[in-house]
Amino acid sequence: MEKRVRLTREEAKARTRRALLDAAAAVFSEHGFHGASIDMVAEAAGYTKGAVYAHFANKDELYLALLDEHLSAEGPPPIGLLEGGAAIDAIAAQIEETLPQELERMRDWGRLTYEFVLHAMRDDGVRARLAERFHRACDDYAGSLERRAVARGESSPSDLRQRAVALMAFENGLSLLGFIAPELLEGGVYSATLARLLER
Amino acid sequence: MEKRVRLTREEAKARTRRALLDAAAAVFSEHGFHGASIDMVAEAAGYTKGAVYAHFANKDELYLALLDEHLSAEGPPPIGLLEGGAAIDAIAAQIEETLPQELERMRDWGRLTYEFVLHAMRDDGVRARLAERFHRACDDYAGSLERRAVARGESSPSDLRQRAVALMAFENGLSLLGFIAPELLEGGVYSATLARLLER
DNA sequence: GTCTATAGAACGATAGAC
DNA sequence: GTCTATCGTTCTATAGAC
Repeated sequence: MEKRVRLTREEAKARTRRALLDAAAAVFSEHGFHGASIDMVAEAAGYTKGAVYAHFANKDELYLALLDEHLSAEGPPPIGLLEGGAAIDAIAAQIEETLPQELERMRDWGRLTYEFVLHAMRDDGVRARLAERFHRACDDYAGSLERRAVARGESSPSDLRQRAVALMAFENGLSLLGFIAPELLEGGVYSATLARLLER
Repeated sequence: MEKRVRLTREEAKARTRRALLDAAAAVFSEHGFHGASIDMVAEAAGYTKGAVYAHFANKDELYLALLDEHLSAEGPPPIGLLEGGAAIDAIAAQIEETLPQELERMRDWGRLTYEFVLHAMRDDGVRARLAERFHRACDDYAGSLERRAVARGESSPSDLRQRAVALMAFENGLSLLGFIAPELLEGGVYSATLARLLER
């Protein structure tokens, strides 16, 4: 028998939100952004539409909440590695080793990403909300690069933001290539390019 | 009165193909890949479905033919500039100047691209056909880099292909960022990163 | 009693079937 | 071209926490 403690309102609300986000992750990943309906998400979480709209303004914001979790939870692969100030070679080795699994794991998310980018290209309001996330991701990269410089006892490069954008662009593009023509990624492109982009 | 010369069969065929491709470009760009139908393309060109299928195996191949024209006609911006062996600074200046118009001009094509990538992610046959184009584009890049080295009287770098892939990935990613958050591209990211990627 | 999270009916838009 | 099903969103009623 489970110990059933009565939940306070806030606890219940948080629990519902979690359930909705988990359900949304599963349903979106299976049916895509366009193919998934709010009803399906609600039902998968054991609620109804009303619950979804009590927690998220609309379908777009539901996806964006998912994206936020994705960005803050894992971040793109190298971001954590950078901060420690490890040598580029060490980072490169680590990256090359985990790249295939990383790409595989990203397939579902990649589909969602492109669907939503497409959606955002047609609606300027959505585009702006997604742009906020890009800016935040860029800040995270810049922060990582800065902390890396500190950890290595170097002065942080003056073109931090430029490098952050370049890294973001490169990773986005590389994941696209990886989905379509993964052979192109063999031979250490990722690590070699990372080295060039980090070079002082 | 127009001088109406009788066309040979081959000329007529080529003219029809041209008309179909032009129509496809217009219709795809207006309705997207998914939203456009073969009927719409045929009608816009003044033919019927039969004409389309006489020239292209299916909708996918019709798009791929468009992509082929796109790749060989213009190629990505810097590819022509690279070959002359101009200094990076000169290339950079040229690129930065034309970047905004370039991005604007690419909006329609970008939408088509992402739609087709998405489509390719779901169908492995299509994915493979698209991958062929990626490989060819990569070869073009590598060729450009090689000719650049020759023009500059340098020995061509040993990691030509790596650099070619890196350039492709970077440009793909940058165009995605440009669609969603163009502000991120201000401040010379493109040229500065190009310089880093070309560096010996 | 008050407030709010959720259920579920209602509405307008849109796409697909026929 | 019409009809139907479906979906995103809005609105209202209600049950339960405070």
